[in-house]
Amino acid sequence: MSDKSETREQILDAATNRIKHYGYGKTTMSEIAGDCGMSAGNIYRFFASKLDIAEAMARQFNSDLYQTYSEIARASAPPAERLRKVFHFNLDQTYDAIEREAKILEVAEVLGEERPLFMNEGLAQERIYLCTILEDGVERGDFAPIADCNYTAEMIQSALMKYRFPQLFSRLTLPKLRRELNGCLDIVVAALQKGIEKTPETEH
Amino acid sequence: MSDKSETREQILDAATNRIKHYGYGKTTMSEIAGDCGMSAGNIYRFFASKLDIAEAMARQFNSDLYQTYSEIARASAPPAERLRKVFHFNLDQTYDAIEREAKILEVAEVLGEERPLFMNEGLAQERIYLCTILEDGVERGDFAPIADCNYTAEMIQSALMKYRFPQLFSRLTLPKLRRELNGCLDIVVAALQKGIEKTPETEH
DNA sequence: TCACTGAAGAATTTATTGATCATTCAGGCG
DNA sequence: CGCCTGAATGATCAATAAATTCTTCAGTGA
Repeated sequence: MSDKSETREQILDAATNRIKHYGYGKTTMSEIAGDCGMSAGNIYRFFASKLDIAEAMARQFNSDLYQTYSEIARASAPPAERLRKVFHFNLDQTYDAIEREAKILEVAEVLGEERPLFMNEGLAQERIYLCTILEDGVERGDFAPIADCNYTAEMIQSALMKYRFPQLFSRLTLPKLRRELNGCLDIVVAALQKGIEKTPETEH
Repeated sequence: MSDKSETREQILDAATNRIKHYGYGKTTMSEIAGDCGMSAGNIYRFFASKLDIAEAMARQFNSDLYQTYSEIARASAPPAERLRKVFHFNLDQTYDAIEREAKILEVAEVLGEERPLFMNEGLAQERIYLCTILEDGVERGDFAPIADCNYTAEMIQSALMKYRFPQLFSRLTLPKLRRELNGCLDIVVAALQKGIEKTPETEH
């Protein structure tokens, strides 16, 4: 049992090393298997497909992010500041990772294409932390009352989508991205302080 | 002179018809020329390249949008409502155009790739109308004072970028896109009413 | 001279073929 | 019986050649 999950991790490690260096497309299952001293076929007892290895890689990357999100969400700093921190941390972390290992972008592209639901999963997870911050902000009186925190968090995520996989949506430099993200966050924070009135669907 | 611009228009029309139906890649210069009863070489007296024809197509599409923007900007409805209208109109119009003629998406892709500055041009133009609305909103007292309207307009555009070429950035249906855009606009409007405090660049 | 053609060249696309790869599974080994 | 291998298979990819296509420009006819 522990043996099985140990092997799984070994495969994941070997795959991560190769994929970071050579990219997803240029890494073959038998290379990964070779690194682990096993046959390619055997990998399939631990991962259903090559895509699932990529997904596991991303999951690992995300879980590091979530750990920090959780710390930020629980901190005592003003909620507005924590909100900013979450998104700036995401931007910096993602941008750096892709800058350092350009091949990671390929993993993001492949997953976005082939596993569109996986992205949603991550967004839902992030919203949990955002809700904590929002609720705390309302409680402290920093933010106006919020009818549906999860909905509001979703809209904030929508507005800041562009800064999630920066190199995927634009070709801006990190300073320019930071400037824009900052400006968008100014808008979000102002709105939260004032209170957001939901408008019914507008006419056609 | 009028002769020259007439021929130019004829070429543009022929190209538009073919490209809408067959796509940019599958439309050849000599087909366009054939439709106009001229040789392929002659097109180059009117357009510097095939890409410039695509750009002219997009410019025509945009100028229709701008006309409506201008009308909306000058209308007497509440500024918040006009702001919403601009972005909803853009979303509906772009989504419909691509839905009707799927090949238009290819033109957007090619131009985004090969003529990245062209997109900026359109955004700058749109900002002029946005500024009009913002300034009017401030004057009427609907919006709090704005230090730099053009900057604020740019940040609003950034936050709503996802809804500009909907099918390019996501695969959401029009109702879902509208719902999100509406939610993001709620945030933007609330922020404008309250007043947006610019935050200096945050630490690393 | 001026507007245009059509051939020519460079670049890109398409077609085709061979090789590689992801994935499955019958069978061997402990 | 359960873990693993390695051959088999269909799908995808790479490489090459052939064909198109964009673009230029010398030359033609008015």
